[in-house]
Amino acid sequence: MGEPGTRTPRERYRAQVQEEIKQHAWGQIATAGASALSLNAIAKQMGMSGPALYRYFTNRDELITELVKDAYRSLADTFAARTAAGTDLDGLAQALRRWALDDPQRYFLVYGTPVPGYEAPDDTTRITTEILGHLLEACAAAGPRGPVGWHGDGAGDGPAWHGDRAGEDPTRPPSPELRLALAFWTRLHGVLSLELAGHFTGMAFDPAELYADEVRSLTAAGH
Amino acid sequence: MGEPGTRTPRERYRAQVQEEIKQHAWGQIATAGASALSLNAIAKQMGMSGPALYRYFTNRDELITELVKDAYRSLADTFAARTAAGTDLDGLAQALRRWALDDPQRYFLVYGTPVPGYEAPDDTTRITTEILGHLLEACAAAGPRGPVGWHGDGAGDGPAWHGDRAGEDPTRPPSPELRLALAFWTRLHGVLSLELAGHFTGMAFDPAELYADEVRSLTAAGH
DNA sequence: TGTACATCAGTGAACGCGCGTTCACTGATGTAC
DNA sequence: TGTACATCAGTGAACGCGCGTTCACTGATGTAC
Repeated sequence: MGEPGTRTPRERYRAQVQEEIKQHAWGQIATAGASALSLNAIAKQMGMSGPALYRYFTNRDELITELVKDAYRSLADTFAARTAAGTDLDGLAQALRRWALDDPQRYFLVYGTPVPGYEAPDDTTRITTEILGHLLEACAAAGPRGPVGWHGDGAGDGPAWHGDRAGEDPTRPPSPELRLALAFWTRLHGVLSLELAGHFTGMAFDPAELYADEVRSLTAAGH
Repeated sequence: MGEPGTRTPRERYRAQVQEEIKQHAWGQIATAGASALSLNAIAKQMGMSGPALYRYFTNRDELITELVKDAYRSLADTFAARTAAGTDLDGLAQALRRWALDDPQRYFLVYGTPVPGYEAPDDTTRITTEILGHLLEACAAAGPRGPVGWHGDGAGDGPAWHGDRAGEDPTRPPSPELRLALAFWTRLHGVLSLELAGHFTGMAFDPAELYADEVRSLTAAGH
């Protein structure tokens, strides 16, 4: 970001320490969850005094917001690389799974239990929109067919989508692309979040197979 | 629990206060999340001193465990009542949705981001098994057909389920009932958790319709 | 190249706070005879 | 029915702790002339 030519040593050092703080923050989140994240503890791990961190983040909330943004950014980049390479929905699904398994706490930080008071800044919302954009692109490329078992699989039969949400405009039923994207999102998140939360432990089956089946359910023709 | 005839006034009072503590605990969870739950704060709300609560729960962890158990118990009872009444999968799905919307924080307490260190006691595991049992029963009644789009929809074609998990025995591919139950669980959880976490806000569609479509995807014939 | 000044990373002391939990205690409620 | 004792709910003081955050400061690094 910014032209790297004008980057002074101080700026580079600054960015480096900032990165190290985040790294320790992730470590803490992995150990005890996001709610247990403590600036003082991070400072101690880095061999610094607590107040030193305030040179890099104005407060605890800003650090967490930054972590959330980084997490979304990383997923957005993953999706962007895949769609740029012309990958289909299946490839996107595999990328998502790898991204989730790679760092479960990162996954939960963005898709897990929300903090009751927290409102995502515009910054973050823009990235989530980008992620959805990549997904929609892949969905459009997957063909006009919606996910199996959905009403109105071909034409507009069955009960209509009201979409009376947010009251802004009496919205049309969502496009086939959006419907497919939503199925992709919810079905895969359903498997991933339960798997990562450990709800499948003790049940003798391979979650990867379940995931693969759910991916197949999206693109398989309805016969 | 226990014969109510032998219940002394003291015991009744005790149970009553215990219930009131839990009620305030839920209120706190709803306001600031489970990690912010504080015994001292609860005591203050009830007009008692902090240490008084230790007459009713040995420590903070026990209180939370009790809340988790109550949450599971409540879902188990809901399912039990439905299946006893001979409801089909669709009815179970509606009950689940109502249960979730009725108290989102309760939903997240059991199906949300897990606390890294926490291990559920046997007590709790037994209830989750019961819940799965009710679901499996309804799945068996729904007929031998698995969810749409799954491989091996009829016979055992396609890639096999390895189930090499837990290494205890080279498990067979899961039964059609289990496969249907898993689809029920993951697909509906996928919609519910994203909806309750607010990930659909701003997208002009009705989550209830999405949910209904996902329910339909489970029982609709694959043609 | 050398000097004077500005910038800024990091320190250490201090703040007020609320937390979980213990302990010795008071006082009311229940039980036994 | 009345008295002696046991049970137990709740109090208040105290413990040590770690938290986020502020403030005035030192000392090193960079900049201007």
